[in-house]
Amino acid sequence: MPHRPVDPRASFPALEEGVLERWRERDVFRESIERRRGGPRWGFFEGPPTANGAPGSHHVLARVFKDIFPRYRAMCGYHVDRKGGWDCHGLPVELAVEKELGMQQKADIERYGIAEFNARCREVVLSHIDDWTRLTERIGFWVDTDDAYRTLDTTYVESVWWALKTIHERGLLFERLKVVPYCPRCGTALSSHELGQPGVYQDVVDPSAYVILPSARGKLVVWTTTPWTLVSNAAVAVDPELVYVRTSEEYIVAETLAQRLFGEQVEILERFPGAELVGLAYEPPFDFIAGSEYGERGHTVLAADFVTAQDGTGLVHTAIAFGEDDFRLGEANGLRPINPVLPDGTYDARIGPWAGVHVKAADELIIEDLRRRGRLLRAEPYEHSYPHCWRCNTALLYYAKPSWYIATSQIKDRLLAANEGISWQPPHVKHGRFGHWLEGNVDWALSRERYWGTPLPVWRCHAGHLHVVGSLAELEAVSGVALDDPHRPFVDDVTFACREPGCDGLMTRVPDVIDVWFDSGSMPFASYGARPGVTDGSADDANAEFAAHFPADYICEALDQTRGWFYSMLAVSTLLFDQSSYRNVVCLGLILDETGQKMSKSKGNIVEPWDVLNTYGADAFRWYFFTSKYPWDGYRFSLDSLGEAVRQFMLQLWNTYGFYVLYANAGDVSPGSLSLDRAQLTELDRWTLSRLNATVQTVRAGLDGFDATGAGRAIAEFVDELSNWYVRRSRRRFWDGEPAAMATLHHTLVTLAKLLAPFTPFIADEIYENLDGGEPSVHLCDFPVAGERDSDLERAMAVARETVRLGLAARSQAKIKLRQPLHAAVVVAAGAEREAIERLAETVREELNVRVLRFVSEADELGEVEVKPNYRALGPRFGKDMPIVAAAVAGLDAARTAATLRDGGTVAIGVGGTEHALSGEDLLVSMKPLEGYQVEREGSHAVALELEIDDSLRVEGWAREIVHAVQAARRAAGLEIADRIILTLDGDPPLLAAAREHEAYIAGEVLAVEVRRELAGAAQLEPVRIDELELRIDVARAQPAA
RNA sequence: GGGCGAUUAGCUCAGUCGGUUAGAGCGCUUCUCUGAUAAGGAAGAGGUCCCAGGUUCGAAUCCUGGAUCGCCCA
Repeated sequence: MPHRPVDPRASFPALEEGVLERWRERDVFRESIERRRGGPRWGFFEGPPTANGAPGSHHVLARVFKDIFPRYRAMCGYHVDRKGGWDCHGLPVELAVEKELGMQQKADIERYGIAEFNARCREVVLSHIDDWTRLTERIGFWVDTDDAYRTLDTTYVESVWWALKTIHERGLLFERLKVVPYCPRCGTALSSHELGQPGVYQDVVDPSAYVILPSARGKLVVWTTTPWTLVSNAAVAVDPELVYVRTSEEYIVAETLAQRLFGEQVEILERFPGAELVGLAYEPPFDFIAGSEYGERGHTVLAADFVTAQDGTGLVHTAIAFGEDDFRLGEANGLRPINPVLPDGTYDARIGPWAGVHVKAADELIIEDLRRRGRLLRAEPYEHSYPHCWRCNTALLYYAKPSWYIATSQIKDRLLAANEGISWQPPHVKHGRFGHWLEGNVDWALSRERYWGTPLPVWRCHAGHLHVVGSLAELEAVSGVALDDPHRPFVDDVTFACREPGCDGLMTRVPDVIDVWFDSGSMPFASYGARPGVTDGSADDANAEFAAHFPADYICEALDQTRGWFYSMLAVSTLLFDQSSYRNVVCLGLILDETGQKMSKSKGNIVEPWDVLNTYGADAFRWYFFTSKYPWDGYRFSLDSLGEAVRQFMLQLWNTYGFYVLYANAGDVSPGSLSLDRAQLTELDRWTLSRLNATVQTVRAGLDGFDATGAGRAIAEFVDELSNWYVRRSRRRFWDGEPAAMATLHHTLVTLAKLLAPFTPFIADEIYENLDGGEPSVHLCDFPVAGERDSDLERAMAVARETVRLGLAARSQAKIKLRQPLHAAVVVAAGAEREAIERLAETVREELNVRVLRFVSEADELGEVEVKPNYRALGPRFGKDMPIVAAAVAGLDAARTAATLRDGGTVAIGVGGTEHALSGEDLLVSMKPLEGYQVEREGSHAVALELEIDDSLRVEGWAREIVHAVQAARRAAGLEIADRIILTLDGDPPLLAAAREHEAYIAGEVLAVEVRRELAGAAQLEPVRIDELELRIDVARAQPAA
């Protein structure tokens, strides 16, 4: 047998396991790269997942999109290295360990011991890598996990240190006091990237307070949604341009807000611009901190540009340390940020009665105290969106802290310029979400007061001299200490003498670690341990690797990475190399459940990837993601929707493949004996090959443009045409093992396998392996190149199929079974359409089961013609005169016009006194059916059936019914398709007579070597009824010829 | 509050340069075909193309405003 038999009920998951085994045995992934070594490079960078949890379906989405384009490029001859990677550092890992060890706060970690804590972090983050690797292999994501980079590796950390040292040398690394979102539980500031994590902003109800601040001018009223900041009120901000009023009760507020605050009856004593209030001293809400401690202008009214009269009072409570606007205002007015809140979120000793109270818990106490002292105008709950820690869900505080920054805002123009060179999918992200984000760039808050991360390589002496270390070798050179592990706490102990002339200080490390996004953003060089520009020989190999792979042609991540990895990749590369580290990026949307809800563990609506893989397999999973939608729009995902993808596409493909193998084996047709000899090919063969070439073109164009969806859908459409037109129309030729048909289908299936290899790598390889197998795997083949197309034939076939569709509809309307032959189908068509149908007349005739196809050019016989304007053609020409044109066309003699146009002539109409000639392009000719005919029409052609059934047709119809019944009997008897039978018939004489008349036909159809009549024991057999007549059938397997 | 995107049949989705009868698949009803198929074919039911204005001879498509949903910011 030339091919392994194909099981029509094959289990795809089991089949895929077999293919995986073959890939492992033949080392196909490695080979697929090795074969292309020397070809042009095409680069992919893996955005490293944090492997501290099991991967979910959304990870599968990302990973299959990361897979498809590199696979495609490799098949196109590119050398595509694919280095895996793991993001190892960071708060998520620390949090998992804290939870495991039952820790509540930072101090617990210090008590436990940083060395032990970090050791546990290392274990935890590596513990899920096996899960990830297993899933990665199972879904067919080809990425080198053996040689994956890990952000915790010493060489990786050293590269990151090199990057920071370089940035420092360019004067872009600095420490500054700044108001940052701060998590009191984690004890660290969060970066703007972290604020971009899902779930950070939540709608919460906080107490808001209108607070009275007495002054010489009247009672200032301020509004705040963070009452806990009132203890460090330093000033009140007003808009100098805005109009303020003093009410009869001495309250001072913005004019536009007075009625909302005090009712419509409010009595206004005085109106004045905010500028008049500037400099006014007032009594602070609390006197824990004296105005003078803030500075000269403490507890006075200041002019500001951020005050609005949208809500509140138009006077803004300002606490320098607790808001970004506040802090800037303080800087501009010489006010010091005084922060009475400890790192754990409680007040310090300065806030006497509430010292040790958590600030959020103090809100109500503070409001109550104000009320008691008559300083509260009003308090009410206020719902707003407020940021929370992305991992521990604690409400963040805005809080002035010393932090280390990278001055990315200084290279904003370069970031924008680099973005111009990136191609985004979908395109609107480039100048939309991502471009806007870049335009609003603020400096990168880099430092984290945490433990499990890349240590900030900054050493500082008491005099403030800095030394930024770029490698462990450098650290050893200055300190004499050779470290193996650059992590905390070991690196914390390394000190050395300050080298600044005249300074006798001791250099100690600034204890912070850095933002993990800087780690992952450094992967283009750090994944190789590169330190570009370092020429002492220590990094030569790594630097060469980096140079060979930078920048990547392709990256792909979820859309939420615009503020995450997409940004850090761009920022780090622009800082260091003044260019983007990637050329093309595909963004992926969210995976929702079938009701459109976001999948989350808490809702319990997660679809586990292994469930999908074990039920439908990886190819189905991949195919669904590639073709059901454009990926950035997100998915409504469920096991059911995936099942549809399997039925619609994979089974259709599988059965077409199975069909070929069945008859290739039955006819012992080996692939080597096949050739696509054009002389032998039928029109249908050539049509299929032309359509195949068209599909190759579409797929290549799609994948070149990172459009897997359009490319995949084109393949699905072609597989449908192949299965439901080519194979269906060609079945008989396969029964006979006709070489041209065999060669056409074989070539088509093998080409399809190659086209599908990047999409569904398992089934593609299975088909290739069984049908061709010239290479150890389809993934080592070259991607198909489109051959010639025959556009005329493709158009002709489209017309023929349309004709068949009309004819079948006419049959259905007349309620005449397809098995019943009819004498003629009358086809109305002219010109190219008629030629097309005539060219494929045999196909049309067989499909419609009619003896002859008759053509009429004049539609009169079947219906009345109608002539309508072709708006698409005439609209641009006549513009607003179109209604006149339409009226003029309606006035034409339809039959004569149609005849004229058919002969290539033109007709004239008058519009606005001018004659215009209209050609066949300008008018649409269609038909109205006449009564009494079974006619189906569409556009300019129509099909009518002659419904009269004479004896000859009836008997032929019976013969076909008999064949149908015998086939059913064969199947019921469990015979193989190639088994020869001895057929015995008995029953009503007319049927037996029909059988006799068409005996050769029947015997040929049912593979009967002998047809007998008069069946012994016939009475016991259940008869088949045909047109009220009975037939009894017996089939027996004939002995195979010796 | 701002940015970006979406809204088309019961469901999942197409719909090109604006062209007058808006499509497919699934599901449903009826019929049919089967020498590969879990399939195929035909007919039927199913639409306020989110709403309102505007531009235009003509709008699902372009513009403005609004609604709803999602994401991202604040």
